[in-house]
Amino acid sequence: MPRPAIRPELAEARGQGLHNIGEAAALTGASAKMIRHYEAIGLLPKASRTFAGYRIYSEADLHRIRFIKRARGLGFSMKQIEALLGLWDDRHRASAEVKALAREHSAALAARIAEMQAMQRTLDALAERCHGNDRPDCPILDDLAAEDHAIPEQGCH
Amino acid sequence: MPRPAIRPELAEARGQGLHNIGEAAALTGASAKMIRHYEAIGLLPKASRTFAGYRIYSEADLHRIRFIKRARGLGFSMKQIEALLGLWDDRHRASAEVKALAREHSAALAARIAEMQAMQRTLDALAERCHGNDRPDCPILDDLAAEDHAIPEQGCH
DNA sequence: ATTGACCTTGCCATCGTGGGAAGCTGGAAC
DNA sequence: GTTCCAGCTTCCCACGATGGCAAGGTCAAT
Repeated sequence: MPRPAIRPELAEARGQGLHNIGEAAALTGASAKMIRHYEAIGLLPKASRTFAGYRIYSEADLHRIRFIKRARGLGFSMKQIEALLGLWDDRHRASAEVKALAREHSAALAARIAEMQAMQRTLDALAERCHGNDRPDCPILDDLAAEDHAIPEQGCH
Repeated sequence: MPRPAIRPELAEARGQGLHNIGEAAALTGASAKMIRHYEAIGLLPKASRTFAGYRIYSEADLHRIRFIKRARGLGFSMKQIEALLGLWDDRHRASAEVKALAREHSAALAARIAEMQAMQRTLDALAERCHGNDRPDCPILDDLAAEDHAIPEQGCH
């Protein structure tokens, strides 16, 4: 009695151009751990399994994983990627929705960048004023410890 | 027989210019939760307690909390702040050590900023090319889904 | 048959912060 | 005095994205 074809052996699957999770990881650049995680949180559909329980991935699955990986590379959060994938899956999407997501994320990046630049400026201004020798006097610590905290003059020429 | 002065009542402590955790939070801008956390991980010494177990803070304690808060504001990690506090406490520190910490952190900020700027540039370049209308065609999704992933031309005139 | 590489699930850790529960204390109003 | 609420205590859980480890099953090559 032939085994139902729904859960093939691994070798069989491989012969059909399908991949186990290790191959999928190697082919997409995502870790196996992350691929399982994406499935767990619903970014990927539940993977098919071999008879023995190994996950098997089609080219379409790899495609989706790469999509996620690239979106992560652009700094999108999982939640945002979920939305992007939803739009990707939706043939009738309006590109305006995608663009709005992208703009929103870009603005968030800009805000965070500005914060970090402000930190860096302050830090560099303080470091500039610190002798950096073996004596204990240090404007950096002085500033962190200042009672009246006015942000230090940055020589605003 | 007078109660040992080590664990006074709250009212008594307040009369001496000491503060309970709520006041300390209000006076430093840190949350009560965080103040307890800083103590738990050793950035703050174990706070004195009233007879009933309430934490009480001196001006020196508030000073230390503000130091931590400002260092956080500059993006230092807890570990780095631990080091900064160690140097602050050390009368014989060399300012070079502080400066090195600051420079190191500044460099880390710069690296992260550069990453995020690259993301933002890519994102903006893609958004630029997206019509953002109610039609489904969208260069942003096309890029995320591209099989051959060359980063899109950014009109490098 | 054994071995070693790979797969499975599940739990814990990161880092800094917030939320909440359950129980006690302080001070003010009645 | 009693009651009430705000504030304090401790302890546990959550976030987001990722890694690590452990115990056990599977595959393929020797």
